[in-house]
Amino acid sequence: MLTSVDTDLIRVLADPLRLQIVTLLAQETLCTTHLVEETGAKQTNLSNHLKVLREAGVVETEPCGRFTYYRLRPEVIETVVGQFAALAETARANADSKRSCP
Amino acid sequence: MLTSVDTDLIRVLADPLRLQIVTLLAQETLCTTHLVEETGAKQTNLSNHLKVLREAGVVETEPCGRFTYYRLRPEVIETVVGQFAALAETARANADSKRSCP
DNA sequence: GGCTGGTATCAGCCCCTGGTGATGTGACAG
DNA sequence: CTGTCACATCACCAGGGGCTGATACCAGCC
Repeated sequence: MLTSVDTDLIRVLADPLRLQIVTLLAQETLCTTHLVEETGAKQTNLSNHLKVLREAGVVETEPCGRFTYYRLRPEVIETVVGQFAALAETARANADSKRSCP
Repeated sequence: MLTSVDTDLIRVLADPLRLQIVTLLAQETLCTTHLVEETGAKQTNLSNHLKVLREAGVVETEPCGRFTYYRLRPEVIETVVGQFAALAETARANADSKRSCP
């Protein structure tokens, strides 16, 4: 398969709350308390999603005393952009390819 | 929220089989029979996923006698690319923004 | 018309995953 | 040292979505 997209990474991003977290972190590095305020979600719930994002390499943690800052890693998002862009380009290039009926 | 990503669209693409379908359709317009051969999935299962992709506007159908051709719509993929690219750009621009501890 | 092959729809099962409460841990303040 | 706050982990439950078998539908062929 020429062009492939990392399904696991997309799955991580394909959750409303996680996408909201990512969008917030794209604007500012925040700690869990801020995210609780911004999203209105329970701390436990956020911690679970942050764990998923952390294990997927989407965010980095930076301890600051009792607080834990979360920072988005733009490279990961750019990876997704690159994969989908390649996919779209392939689709454009092969727009007229059609396999004949069997 | 300045930059937002269409969660529903990402969710549709965040399935291994659907992503495989999209990747195959990016290279060639195919009908269901071809997809059954390529993916090894059951026809019913594929039909379900194709319905999801159709309702999300990711693919178009083109009847051809008894066959139904599926064609990928590159615009939709490019929409995803644009949204994630904007997100990545925002993250780059605000890489040093950090909200102070409460 | 009857039959066959290509697709779509329906109903059901089952597993996965997101949400939540209780609890553990570690760091600061007093 | 003790209490409090920030955060993580665990255990559990409920809902949704993916997979499947049965079935309906439609187009061409005999």
